[in-house]
Amino acid sequence: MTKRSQTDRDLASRLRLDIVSSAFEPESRLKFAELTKRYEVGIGTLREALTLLLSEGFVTVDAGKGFRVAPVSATELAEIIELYLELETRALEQAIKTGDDEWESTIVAAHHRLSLIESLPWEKRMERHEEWVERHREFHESLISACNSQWLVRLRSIMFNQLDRYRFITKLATAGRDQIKLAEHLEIKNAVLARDVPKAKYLLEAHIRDTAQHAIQKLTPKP
Amino acid sequence: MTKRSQTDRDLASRLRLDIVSSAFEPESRLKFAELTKRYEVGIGTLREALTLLLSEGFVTVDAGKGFRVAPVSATELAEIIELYLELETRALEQAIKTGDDEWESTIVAAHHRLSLIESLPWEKRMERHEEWVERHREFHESLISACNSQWLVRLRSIMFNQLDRYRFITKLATAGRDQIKLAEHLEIKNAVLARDVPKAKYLLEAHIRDTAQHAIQKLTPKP
DNA sequence: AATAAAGATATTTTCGAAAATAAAGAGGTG
DNA sequence: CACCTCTTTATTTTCGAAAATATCTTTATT
Repeated sequence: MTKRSQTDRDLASRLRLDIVSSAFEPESRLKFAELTKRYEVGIGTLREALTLLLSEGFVTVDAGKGFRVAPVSATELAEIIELYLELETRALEQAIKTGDDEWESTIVAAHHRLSLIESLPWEKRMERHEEWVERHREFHESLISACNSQWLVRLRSIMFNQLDRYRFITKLATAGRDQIKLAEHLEIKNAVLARDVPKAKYLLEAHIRDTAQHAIQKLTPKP
Repeated sequence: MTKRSQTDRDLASRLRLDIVSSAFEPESRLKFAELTKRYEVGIGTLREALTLLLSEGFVTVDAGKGFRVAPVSATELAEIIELYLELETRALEQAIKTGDDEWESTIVAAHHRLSLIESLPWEKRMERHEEWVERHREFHESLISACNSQWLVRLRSIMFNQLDRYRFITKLATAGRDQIKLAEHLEIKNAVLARDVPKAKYLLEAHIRDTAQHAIQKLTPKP
């Protein structure tokens, strides 16, 4: 609920980022000997960060056999999508009902920052992909920032982070689709600011399902 | 996802139990000096367990100032209830649709074990309250055990555990209500076995809201 | 050659000492 | 007496050595 120790938070974040961006292969072992060198921290600190990632579903652990990177699969993605959609649309509905002027401005600002990157030509856009990830997260967070249920925000956040892994998989497949994404984000922003709950929900759902569809295709073994 | 280290799991469970049962006051500090004595484990081990409880929302942490027991409040309970209901009914619906014979027998068995305790006279029932908590959990888990979404089960589980804290608050207020609970659990079991999704959902929702209502009254400051 | 036992190696897990940080107390100054 | 500064105490956080556990290798046995 409150803030986590600084170094630890950073370590967990760095680890999470490395897992999301496939620096470690799914299901590969995470040995302390290697990790302590890579991140220049002690075993205990690492263990703590891994415990956090365990609860977020990024790693698994077998007693006595250590930690592994959690696997990815099309079926798991399907689970994540369904839950994420439910949580995100719920949070969005609440936010639309209770959001004030400041909430609106946060959305406008976050959307602007996101669209600046999404308008770039593909190469430039790819160069700044990490930044895009961050701004994309901020945009979606801004939409629901007026949601008054801390727990809803929290659970949604877990699923959003999980989706990051699958978004990374489709990273390269989005070449021609940037303009579509740009348009979708704009439409969602407008529907939310117009306080049109059904429309906002509908657009958001389509937006998310579309992205997911590409990841599922990549993950499903071809004949 | 996979199994956590044995000693750690136990430590986290013991700590969780002590928080749920108010052995530690909400918002009170959890000092390592005391905890190492109480649980007879090293600091690192404790830290790991607390990190797990942090992610489950049972403790909070301020960088440099250590861990505290998470607070309880009527508004938080309201959040938890709404989310738990959504997740539990979703999981239940899936389970009813995909559950097989074995799933049914697990439910029958779990319900039987639960009803044996709930049929006891109040004093006997209270003596075995910890056992009741366990059997109650097992019953509810059996209902959704055929749900095929691991993530749904997982998130539901987090919220169920959170509710444990609030169930404890109403523990003493349930004096005359044991027979009602017994009847409710029976009705839910029957609806589920009859594969009547709407009825099962309805009964489950009423059952949960009822329990929650008592906790909310206890938590709302009186004039 | 397959299996088992024993030994050697690799890895995780636990622990408490040392470093870093925050909180409390003591002493001085306007 | 309030307010700042320094010192002391209390507490958290980090770290790596030691214990426990798992894995691999070798050797012996049928």
